[in-house]
Amino acid sequence: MTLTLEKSMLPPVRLGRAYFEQNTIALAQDLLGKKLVFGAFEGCITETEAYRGEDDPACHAARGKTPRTQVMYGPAGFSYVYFIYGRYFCFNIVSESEGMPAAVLIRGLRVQRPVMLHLDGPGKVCRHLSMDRSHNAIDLTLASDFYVTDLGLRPAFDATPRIGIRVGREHPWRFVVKDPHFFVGCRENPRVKKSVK
DNA sequence: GACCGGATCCGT
DNA sequence: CGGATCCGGTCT
Repeated sequence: MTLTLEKSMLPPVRLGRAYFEQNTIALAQDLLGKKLVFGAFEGCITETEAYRGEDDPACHAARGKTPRTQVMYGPAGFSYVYFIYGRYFCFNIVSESEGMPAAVLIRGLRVQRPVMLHLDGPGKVCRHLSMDRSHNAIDLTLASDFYVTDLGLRPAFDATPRIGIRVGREHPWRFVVKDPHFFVGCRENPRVKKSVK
């Protein structure tokens, strides 16, 4: 007897180096709907921003390589976690080829495990997952408990200028999943501990 | 060693 | 709309 597997029934495919090496703008769009696994947490990426190269004035690497931005110059698929405003961490995934400093900021996550909730904002994502400095410069293509998989979802999205920047406003490099049904079953604006300490 | 401003969030 | 609250980057 013949058995037909629907695409949705196939085991999720862990994304590897070649996937993250693509153009940062394309990657930021494509990461929408992908599943992020971080320890016990699992959730779909719902909002991203692209930061691309030394010519992008909003990119942390706009003034060249520094100790902080070094990971952005390395291979694609590594985490870039940085501290901001004295309180928050933000999580990025390095993109493109070695030598090209670029990354995708993960701004929104529809968490499905171990609870259902929607995290809207990069600081909230890291705060809820307890992601900090210790999770910087980790290879998401090799780590056993920190990676991204393809669920086969291709959610429609909107493009807008990036949030919280003073330069580089001309680029519509923020991407947000459009369909509100994508969030069904998730609590909005969860209350989590307010302090990063 | 000092100063400045930041890819944020929350309460007013 | 302002304050919180560190730190990286830059200048001295």
